[in-house]
Formats: sequence, structure tokens, C-alpha cells
Amino acid sequence: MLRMSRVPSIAPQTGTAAQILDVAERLVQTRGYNGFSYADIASELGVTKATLHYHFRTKAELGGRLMVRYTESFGSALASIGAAESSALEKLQSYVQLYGEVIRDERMCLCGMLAAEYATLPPSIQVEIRRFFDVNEQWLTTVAEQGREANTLRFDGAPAEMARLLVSTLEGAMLIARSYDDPARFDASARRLLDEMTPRADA
Amino acid sequence: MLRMSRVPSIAPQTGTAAQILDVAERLVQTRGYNGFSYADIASELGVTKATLHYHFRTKAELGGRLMVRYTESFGSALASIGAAESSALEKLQSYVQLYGEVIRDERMCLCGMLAAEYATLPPSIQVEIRRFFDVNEQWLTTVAEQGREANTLRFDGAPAEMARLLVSTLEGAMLIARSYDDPARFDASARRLLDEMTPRADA
DNA sequence: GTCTATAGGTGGATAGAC
DNA sequence: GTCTATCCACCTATAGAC
Repeated sequence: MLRMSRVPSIAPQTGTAAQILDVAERLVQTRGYNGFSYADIASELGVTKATLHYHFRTKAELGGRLMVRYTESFGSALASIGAAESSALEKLQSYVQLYGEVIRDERMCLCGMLAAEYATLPPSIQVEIRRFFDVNEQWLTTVAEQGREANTLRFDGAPAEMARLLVSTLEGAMLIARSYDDPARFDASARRLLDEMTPRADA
Repeated sequence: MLRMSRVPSIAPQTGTAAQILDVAERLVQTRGYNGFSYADIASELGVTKATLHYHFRTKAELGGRLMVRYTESFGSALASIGAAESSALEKLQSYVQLYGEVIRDERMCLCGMLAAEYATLPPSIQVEIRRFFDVNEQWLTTVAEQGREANTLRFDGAPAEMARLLVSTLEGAMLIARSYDDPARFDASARRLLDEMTPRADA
């Protein structure tokens, strides 16, 4: 389809398609998949709906590509945190901060939002939702294992279970914090959970 | 159609209005507020959309009354649990079970679902969402205080913060468990969190 | 690649007969 | 209380000109 064939590979993501994804992403994160329309994106970008359909034939395709981009971007951030020379606890704190930036932008996690609307979404998007959570849990499981091994993290049970607890708590805390327009609610719950995992001096 | 007009006042909630609320509740919990229409309810009940508008003038009014009924019903359940002669830990287990029944019915918490769509909802519904969370947090705060006092619960920090952490975790765990159609995911996260709050024999 | 124009469907909501 | 009939705004999507 020769999309953006002239854009030098050095300067990416400034084309129309990327702008559409940017606006769509914010709309899904704030209003949900069933809460925005092509007309919303078009008016914001100053183009027509037909233009959007040229770049993304259907809304389902737009949603799917949105999720793929989001998971890729998130995965890169996780890889970066994972590669750093920091303790497992510090890595978890960085992880929490990723979510914190989203909630401070008055958004919900893209994937948490779509998880709520799961039953109404096309299967191609449903698959991507689970993939996002899988990526998160795998990364967290590894960090949890390393942390307990090195005594920088303290918790009972399987690392994979702790990973799922972390994701659940952060997603839920975002959901509620947004209803109160109060990011501090997210911070408090995240901090309390991490505190439970911090090795105690008296132990 | 003379629907149940003869039912004695002893047998409540069998009228058309209650049936509409029942169907609407399930639809919101599975598909979200923006994921269902009057046509969905009407076809399921075998009536026309006009009938729905007779009982609930607007969708916003239907949504508001749905939330009020839900919070009332939930509040009754909490009062019942709170009045029982059981330990604070057992009360928390009963609380978790309330959510567990919802997820086992393949539903999301009505309020968690609406919290996701918060930005698209009429203010009259937004108010009710926060009220639901407030009711939950107040009840949990009381239970947490009593439990720590009686040494049947163990946790650091303010009881109100622990209450918020509990709600966040349960809501998030429901959100994710539903995407995997796996209630066990909810159970595992809930159990792990309660385990952290269980007094240890070696302490 | 973006436009105008429009198709075909569904959304919430109302008027008026019964 | 429930129906038929209808309104109009909005939805996703397409055809074809430029």
C-alpha cells in the first residue's frame, strides 16, 4: 500500500496514520472503545471520516493496531527497566510509575479500559488484550523471582501469583482514582502494596 | 397486557419496571453502559422500546436508578455481614465472596464497569458511582479497625488506606479475570491479599 | 491521500391510538 | 401500560471525483 514511503526511516510517526492512532488512543483511554467515533477523531484532526477509513479500513482494525502499538511500546519500556542496574524493588517502583504517568494524564490504561468492554469487542482485539496482560505478568514474574532470590523483595506464594496481584491492584486503582479525579488514590494503593513486599529490618 | 397487576404487595419486584432493571443490570455488567441499547432490553423482554421509555423516561434515568438499586442492595448485604458474629477476617472473606459471585456469573461489578466509562456518563450517574465506592470504603474501614483492634487482622498504615487497597484489588481482579473467562484468577488475587492480612502464628 | 456525497443501519426519544 | 409509527441525530462504511 506504499504507506509513508517517502518518510525517511529516521523520522517516524509523524504521518497521518500515527496522528490518528494518537488521538484514538487518548479517546479510548478516556471514553472507551464504544464511547468514541470516527467523527470525533476526524474533527479533532481537521480531516474527514473518509480519510480515516483510508488509513484504517474498519474501527476494529484501528482498535487492533492501537493495541499492538500500545503493547509494543509498553514492552519496550519494560525491557528498558528490566535492563537497568537496579534492585527488583526499584524496578517495581519504576513499573508503578509507568501506570502513574497514565493516571496523571487523566487516562485509564488502554488495556484495562478495553478489558471492561471485552464482551463487545471483535475477537482480534480480545486476543491483544490478553497478550498485553500476559506480557505484563511474565515481566513481573521474572522481577519477583529475582527480587526474592536477592532478598530485595519479600512475599509468600508463587511469583506468578504475586505478578497477577500487582496487575490487578494497579488496574483497579486506576479505575477508581479516575472516578475521583484523584491520582493520589492510585499512589496510595500502589505504595501500600509495594510496602508489603519490602523486606523488613526486623525480620 | 395487564402484567402481574394482581400480584399481592407481599411479592415485590415482579413488575415490568423491575424486570427492565434486571435485564439492564446484566447488560451493563457484561457490555457496559455504552454497549447496550433500549432495543436490546425490549427484544429480550418481548416489549417495545416505547414501553421502556414509559418506565424510564431516558437512558440516563435508567442508569441512575440502576446504580441506586445496586448500592442499596449491596449496602444491605454489607450490613448483614457486619452484624454477624464473626471475626473481621471472616467478614472480609464474606465481602470477597460477594464479588466472587458476580465474577462467577461472568459479570463485572456494575460500578467498576461504569467507572471505566465514567467520562461519558451523565453527572447524575457519576455521583452514584462515587457513592458506591464510598459505602464500600466506609464499611471496610470499620471492619479493618475492629480487626486490628481484636488482633484478627494484621496490616500497617491507616485502615482507610487498606480499605481502598482492597476495593482496588478486587475491582481490578474482576476486570482481568473476565478477559480470561477464569474466575480462579480473581480468587487467587483475593486470597493472596487476605493472606497478607492474616495474623501469623510466628509473630 | 484527501475530499464530497451518500448509503444503510441503529441510537434515544416522542406522539397518539388503544 | 403497551402499542404503532415516526423523527432526527449519529454511526460505520463505501463510491468516485480531485
